Amino acid sequence: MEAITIKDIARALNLSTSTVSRALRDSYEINPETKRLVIEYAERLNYRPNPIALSLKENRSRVIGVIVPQIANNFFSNVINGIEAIAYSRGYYVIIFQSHESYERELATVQQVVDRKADGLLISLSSSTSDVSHLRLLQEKKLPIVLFDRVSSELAIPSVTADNFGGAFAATEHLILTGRRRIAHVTIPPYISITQERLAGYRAALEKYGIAYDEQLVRYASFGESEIGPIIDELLTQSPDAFFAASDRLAIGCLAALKKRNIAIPEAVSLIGFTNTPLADLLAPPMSTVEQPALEIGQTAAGHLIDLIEGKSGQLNSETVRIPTRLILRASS
Amino acid sequence: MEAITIKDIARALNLSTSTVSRALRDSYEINPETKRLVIEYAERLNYRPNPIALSLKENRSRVIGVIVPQIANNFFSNVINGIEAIAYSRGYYVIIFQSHESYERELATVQQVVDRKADGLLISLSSSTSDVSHLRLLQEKKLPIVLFDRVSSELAIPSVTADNFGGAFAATEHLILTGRRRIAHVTIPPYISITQERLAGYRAALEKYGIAYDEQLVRYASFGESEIGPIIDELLTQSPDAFFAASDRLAIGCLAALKKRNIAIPEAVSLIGFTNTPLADLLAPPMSTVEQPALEIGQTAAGHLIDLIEGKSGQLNSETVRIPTRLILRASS
DNA sequence: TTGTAAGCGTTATCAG
DNA sequence: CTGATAACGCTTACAA
Repeated sequence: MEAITIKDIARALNLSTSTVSRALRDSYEINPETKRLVIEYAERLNYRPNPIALSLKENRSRVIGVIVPQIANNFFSNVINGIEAIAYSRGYYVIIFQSHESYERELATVQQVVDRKADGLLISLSSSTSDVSHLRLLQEKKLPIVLFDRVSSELAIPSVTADNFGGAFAATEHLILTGRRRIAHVTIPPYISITQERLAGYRAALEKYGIAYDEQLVRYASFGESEIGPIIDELLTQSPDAFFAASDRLAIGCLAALKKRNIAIPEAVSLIGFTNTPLADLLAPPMSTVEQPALEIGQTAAGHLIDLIEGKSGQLNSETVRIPTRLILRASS
Repeated sequence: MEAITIKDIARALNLSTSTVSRALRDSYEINPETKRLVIEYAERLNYRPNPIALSLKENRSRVIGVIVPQIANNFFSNVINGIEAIAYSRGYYVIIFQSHESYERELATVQQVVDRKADGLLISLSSSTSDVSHLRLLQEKKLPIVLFDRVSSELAIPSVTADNFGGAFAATEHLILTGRRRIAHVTIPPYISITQERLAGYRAALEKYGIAYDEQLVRYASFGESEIGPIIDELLTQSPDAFFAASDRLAIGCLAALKKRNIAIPEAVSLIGFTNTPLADLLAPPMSTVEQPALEIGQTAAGHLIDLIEGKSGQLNSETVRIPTRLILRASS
């Protein structure tokens, strides 16, 4: 793995390193002949500048740190996909970290991002993060940050999320318009922004149609839980006539639980649609979905972050960008 | 983001940088009192060594490059999960790249890994990669490499895969034992190792039970294709009594296509089980699965790579480790 | 026990 | 047009 350096070229061509450096960067003050010589030689030996040396010199790493609660999650892996697309096209590398929904690990992980001298940070908060002072600290240190998906209103940091309110509103309205009145809502932990936004959308739709909000119809499931059967059981005592699940995982768990209990399934709507459309079609008879624009969230967030890093940020300061969701209706059978 | 350096500490304490450096690394030749002073001061100011400077000095980056065909894929994101777990616990960072199933992008991406001075490479080949000389070249340059999942027999490089042969054999045998004789096999592109291994397992099971191998019952679907309906139609002309799909995506597409055509679904077996067990249960009536140990593949591959990097590699040289798969039967309804 | 100096690969400043 | 030299942060002979 012995790489060739500017020094090697200089020695071979009997030039100084500075001349070689200039020639390679196509400086105007270099003799065209010398330039040609250097460039040819460099190409022949497949010279590649050492990015680590550059980082040290320029005090920047061209690396973006990304922290997600979990990688092995359809939504987040698609977001990462979007982030990478933009990052690589603009000359940045991406280092991915997971907080595993733990506040402590989020802290440690943020520290790693700082230690590694990332030029910027993209983060989606863990579900157990309520104190956000670690991010405020970074902000004060002028590290460019963009929040995505799980954001925080306590932070004046630019954010990118799906239009959770709108998606939840559309989903709930759809259920109401098809005649349901007792719509159960199975959702994710309460202390994260998206849960609140979805709940608000759900409530707003109920209100619009004069349906009273019933606390008994709402249940929160932690991310850890694998079995949501008990939660469905609780909800069933409230005789709901439809389910609105806040995630794929919950929608699937919900359908599975109902099926296991041989209960005729009302219509279920899942927020956060499947990227995997054939799968959603397969489960369709009782289920419509709200598609979440994971890719676009990633692209937008990465774009903003790089703008911030490069000082090209218009005045997008702590604004929250909301990417529209799409309701995909599937006929009931 | 002005970080504190050894220089700052030296200046503040009226010491030389080397003394500070030694004190921080707890060198024996430093006065305990000085040591205490330095360490205390460093902690108070939250000093963190600059990893970039270290990399430059030590000519290593403590970074592992990982190249997968796609991130947004249940299998690969779980593998990455396993890789990260091991890498972080052993002090390495992970940079993830995607080849997007393209040979050209794989080349470019491998180059990036080299340029970034990764200490090692974990790679799963793109489906369009047949020429593997780019990896042979790296190998000659002594870059530690471990292949996983999509490996190559042309390369004497340590590899980690699932027991694809065994999984396919078990799946096929299960179908045979429940009375099927014309088992269709929908699979992924032919030029990758896993396809061949699975096909071999399928054929071996047929042979064991004296069932003739029928080429007409095997179809290859590219990763790009979203609609596998036509392929299922072709297979249906062969009146199969079971399906053995080589991936989740194909299994789901297969079930969906059959359902759309209102065809009574025989039993289907999907290789590469769902990480998402409730989903598999939901789709169960006609489907059993072969679970692929994604996490373990990642952990094992990362472990081997780091052993190689640190020179602790026993004599695992170009061996292929096969992680067992697990057949999960689900009752037909 | 501590300090000086060189070096990792690169670029920028300042002289020639 | 080209060459020394210093600097980025850190470690490590080698001196003192």
